[in-house]
Amino acid sequence: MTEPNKRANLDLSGYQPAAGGIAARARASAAPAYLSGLNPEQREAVESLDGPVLVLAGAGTGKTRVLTTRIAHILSTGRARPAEILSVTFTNKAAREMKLRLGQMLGQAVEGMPWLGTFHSIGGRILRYHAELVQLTSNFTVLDTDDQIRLLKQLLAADNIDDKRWPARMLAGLIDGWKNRGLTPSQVPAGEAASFGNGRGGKLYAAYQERLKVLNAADFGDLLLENIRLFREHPDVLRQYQGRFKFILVDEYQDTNVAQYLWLRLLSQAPSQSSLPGSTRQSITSREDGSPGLDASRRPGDDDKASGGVQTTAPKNICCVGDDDQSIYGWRGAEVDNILRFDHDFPGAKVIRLERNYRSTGHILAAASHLIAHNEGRLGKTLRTEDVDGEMVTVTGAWDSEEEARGIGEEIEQLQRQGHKLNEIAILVRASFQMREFEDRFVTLGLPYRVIGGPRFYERAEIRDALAYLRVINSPADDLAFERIVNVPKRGLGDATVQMLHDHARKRKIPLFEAARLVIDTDEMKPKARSSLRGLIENFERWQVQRNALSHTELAEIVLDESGYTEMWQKDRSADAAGRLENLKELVRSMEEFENLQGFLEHISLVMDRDGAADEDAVSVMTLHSAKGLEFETVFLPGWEEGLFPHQRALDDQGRAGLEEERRLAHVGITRARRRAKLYFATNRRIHGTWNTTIPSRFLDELPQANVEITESKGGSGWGGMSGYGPSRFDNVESFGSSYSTPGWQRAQAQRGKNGGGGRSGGGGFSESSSPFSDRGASPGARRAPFTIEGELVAKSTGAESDFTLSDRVFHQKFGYGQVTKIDGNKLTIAFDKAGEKKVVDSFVQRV
DNA sequence: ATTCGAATATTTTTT
DNA sequence: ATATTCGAAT
Repeated sequence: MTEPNKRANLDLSGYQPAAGGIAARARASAAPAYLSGLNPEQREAVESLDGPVLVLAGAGTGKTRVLTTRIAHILSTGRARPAEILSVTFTNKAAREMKLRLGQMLGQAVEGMPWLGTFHSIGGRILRYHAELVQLTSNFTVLDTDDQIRLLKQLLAADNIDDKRWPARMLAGLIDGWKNRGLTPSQVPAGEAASFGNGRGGKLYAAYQERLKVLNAADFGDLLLENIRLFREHPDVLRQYQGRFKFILVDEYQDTNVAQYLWLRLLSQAPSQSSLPGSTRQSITSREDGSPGLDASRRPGDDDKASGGVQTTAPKNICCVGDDDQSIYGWRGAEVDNILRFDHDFPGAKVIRLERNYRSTGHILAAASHLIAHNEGRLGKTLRTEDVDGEMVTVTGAWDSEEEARGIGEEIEQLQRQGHKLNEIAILVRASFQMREFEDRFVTLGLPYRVIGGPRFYERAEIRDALAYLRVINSPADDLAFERIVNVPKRGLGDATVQMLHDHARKRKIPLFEAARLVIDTDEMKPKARSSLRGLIENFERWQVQRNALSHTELAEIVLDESGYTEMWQKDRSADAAGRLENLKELVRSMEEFENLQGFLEHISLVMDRDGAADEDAVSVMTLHSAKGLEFETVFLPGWEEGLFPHQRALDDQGRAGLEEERRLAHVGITRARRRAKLYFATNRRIHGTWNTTIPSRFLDELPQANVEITESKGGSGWGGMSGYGPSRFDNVESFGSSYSTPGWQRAQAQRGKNGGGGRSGGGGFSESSSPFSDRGASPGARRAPFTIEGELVAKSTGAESDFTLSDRVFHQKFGYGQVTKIDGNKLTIAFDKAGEKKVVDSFVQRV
């Protein structure tokens, strides 16, 4: 749907702020065209430009339209220029959509809003401008989850912590959580910090942050947390941004976490003049100093009365749009409280409710509303529609998950025969393992389908490997990247070598790459391994030079070729090797979108999402979470069983709050449907390989009978009753199609490979990823010469003079005792008593 | 150092 | 049931 030449639409270069005349005309006479067609609430949300505004926009009430129109309104009334509007979304998809619709609305009016993007991309962008102030350089690497965990593993190993008992994953989760709550290592409540690794959790977090600085890297959480730290420690920088952003718009406000809230809050204050230089800092930090308890950190707004009141500056024109009933990311730190307490956090806020739904028919809307009404702790909205009642929501029971898939497959075929588009049909599941059954079924039926949100393109091993090569070229200090590819393809550089490099690097406090460069001039390694390592280092040094002469895409091709990486897959006989090669090509192709290697690497981890070409007519299969914001004519919602939906784990971990979030998820699911919502439950489901008998979800009981129809329930009486669903009701398994020949995992795999990896137009391909910014040339990151780091490091490592002196008696782990005969910087030549004369690096020997 | 095999954990959701 | 991870064997 959203295809190529959007770039043209978005290239809004020649924009000039509208002259006052237009604004005046807009106010005086007929409203501008973009305002017509809005209902009164929407229009109020668009036109209330001054002061804080919270727009409670229920599902399908035109949220995006309001946001984009509001921006258009700000621009065309001349209240601000594009670069003065900060507009944050939660996902790249949402950001892209807003850009697209803005472009359509304004014609070619505006050169891309530079500050329209996700929290993370904007945070990262600001961070790159001021990287030095947070102990980074502007070409810092953004670590993904995988890098993060590998790094933590190393730290655990260094601390002799059993990573069986204390998995790195768990620590990563904890650290993530802390960062989501805006807590730096020193601010983590003592009790929580001690809960990991025999009380060493806090120390590990601190060590991790330190390592990140050394690696010149930031993880996702840092993009915000370090931003907050930057603003707090450098009020002048904060003021600069406060002054710049005349208007702030936030999408999906219910999904913001504490860190995002703090960030927004800092930015949303009017730039404080000289009167209160440290005020922002104090007002925010006072809380953490005061009470590090759980409650304090969970409720950032609590102290606002005290310190926020002291604040003399009025909050700026911030407009948050969200729906508390669609908050489904609590598990990852989102605070529904943020939206529930908005008027407390932003005094004098105007709250506007959008309750008119333009999407769904009466029955669907009624069912969804009735369901969500079971939640406490919501602001409460009453969605209404002027549409017809339409078809009732259906609930269908199946004997097991296979039958469920069969039944849905059949219904889809029937819809197809009736002329419905497959593109207008979606299957929304609670957990991704449910998708397999449908894929299996659709493969046998030959029904085109598209899986949305599976493993991401950049998470594929071959992509990560290729990126690692480029990362090392870009930033030789990137140890994680270096370690990833030292021995990929196999070069005979195994654990022993890596371990040795690590020891050396740690002792000298230099990156692995640098350590390797030194070691290859010594006799530290066996000749074979050494020449192999030397070859690799020389390759990298050559590529680093070539980088200046070649385009980044050419460079990538050369690197993949000369490193032997491509060859490795060409020789690989396994089934998916071809797909991987195809992916690599795709990667190179995608690089063309970026100005240079630097820019590519900067955005790749943030932007590389995939929403494959949607031109093929196919059923969409995805999780409920990834369905948020989408809509379909027909929505199938399988798996409404206790334990799966609501998910057991949500219940166990979060209790009542978890249940409410699950219910919101159910609400999101139903409200995706325009005309048909079809719920299913299976009496038997296979979980972890074993069959379990399940009971229907309590959510089914919470649906209003008047809008729901039970189907396929031959003789089924028990609707609405607690225990209405005995297995006996489903004895007649033949109700669905009979010829189910198990298609087998292989087939599904093959199909998946074809769809995903094979570069087909199916689901898996890498999208024409557009950068969230079209910062041609103007990019702050591109400004810095890429070699700064290298220069520093080289200087550091070669400049250090060894503190050994000639004829020192020394001991070496491998070669035994010997005497120093020559000193060259930090490289020593030593006559060993047994091993003869060897060159070694000084950090490997000790004086005796 | 690499490969193969067994044991083990993993499965909610994602920027 | 599957994928990943760890350990032992070659």
